Amino acid sequence: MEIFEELKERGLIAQVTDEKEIRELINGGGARFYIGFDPTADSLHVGHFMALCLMKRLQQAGNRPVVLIGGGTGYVGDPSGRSDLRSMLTPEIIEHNCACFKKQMERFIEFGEDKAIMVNNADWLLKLNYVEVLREVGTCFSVNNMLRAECYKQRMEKGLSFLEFNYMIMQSYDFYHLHEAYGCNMQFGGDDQWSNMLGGTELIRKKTGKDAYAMTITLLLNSEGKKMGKTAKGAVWLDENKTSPYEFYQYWRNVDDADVMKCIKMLTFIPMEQIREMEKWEDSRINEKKEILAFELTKLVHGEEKAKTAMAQAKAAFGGSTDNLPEKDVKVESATIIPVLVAAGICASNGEARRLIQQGGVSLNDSKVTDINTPVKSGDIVHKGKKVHIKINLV
RNA sequence: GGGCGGUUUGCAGAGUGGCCAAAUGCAUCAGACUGUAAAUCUGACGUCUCCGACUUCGGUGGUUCGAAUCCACCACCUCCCA
Repeated sequence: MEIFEELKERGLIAQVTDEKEIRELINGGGARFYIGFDPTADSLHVGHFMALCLMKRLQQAGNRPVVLIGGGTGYVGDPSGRSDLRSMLTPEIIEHNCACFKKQMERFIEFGEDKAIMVNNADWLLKLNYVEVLREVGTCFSVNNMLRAECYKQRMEKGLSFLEFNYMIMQSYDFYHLHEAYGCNMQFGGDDQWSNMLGGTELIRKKTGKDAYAMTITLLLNSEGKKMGKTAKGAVWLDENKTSPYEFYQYWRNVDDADVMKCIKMLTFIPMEQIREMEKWEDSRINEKKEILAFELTKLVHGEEKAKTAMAQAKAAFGGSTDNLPEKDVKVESATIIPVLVAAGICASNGEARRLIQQGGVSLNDSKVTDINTPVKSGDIVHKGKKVHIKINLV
């Protein structure tokens, strides 16, 4: 099966500038493509993960990827799809985030001669001269068109600063620069990047008369139309210090029934034949699908060892066993249930812990806690609701 | 540059001198029912030494017995006129 057709069947393709050309290009391995990543945080998240997987798939099909780290665009901030101004990042934070990205990416993509390369747009954007850019690039953009762009729509109501308005131009300039410097002929990105990417293809056409292409990846939305990869606490991170392999596993183990197949198709590398087979499975096997999804993804992100551990911990926690449970070192003054719950990060405050107990939401070693002064020993298992099960180690 | 309006507990959004820890919706958490799903119902949802006390309503001061509410100044934001 050709790569373009596979991407299509997996539902990964959202928009393309020229389907016929793009198909030929990537199926034939002739694409030199880039994807940009802005260093807005110190870890990658699920959205980045999809982009990296796409890179991997295309690389396997013989295309050559360029990873662009937005060390320069990070100074500006992309307003696409946002209703408010991003907080401005300091140069130190941007640099730190770039370094973190780089480290994480090296685990997914092979870099080296004839393989993928990594560039940082700070290298060319930061030294640009304002007037020169205006004359060279500014003439190629129509403000009328830019204002109509989908990505600014939300911001037209609440206000858009000139700083952010320029983001599109910077991203377009990146594409142009990579086209000239590395022969980059294609850009991929999240679907919210569409207008920015078109800006780049337009700029290249106007400056060089050549065609370049753009394709966006479908945003991973759940059945309610919300972005996936977000929890109440924030994003699901790829960094295990920010989202543990167990939490990562649990996130995918708990997706809605309606979203399982979509996630399997879009996020895993399970061959399509096998996926088509899974689609025929009866409803009763829905939990089996979720286990596969969770395991496969955890394996991709954290490695097979940790994925196995996470799965074992999950099986233990929900199978009633006391072996293999996630453990937590806890340091408390008095070893009773309330301070332990707080110190273990299960509850945010003493009051919350107290209420939870009063409502019957906490168990200790399989018996419901009714007394708020119940003592806790090292090795005790604390249960909050039916999903949180942790073995406590007092230190 | 001038004028209006705004800034409330995770978000949205009420409240315009005491009855306000602050309506309501969403999100979240727990209980019941389940399949570690969804839907539904119930409860909780600032902090604490929790029948009570304490700290909050952009910031700083002030008026008052008493302020989220009134006044002054500062910061940020929308809109309107230039």
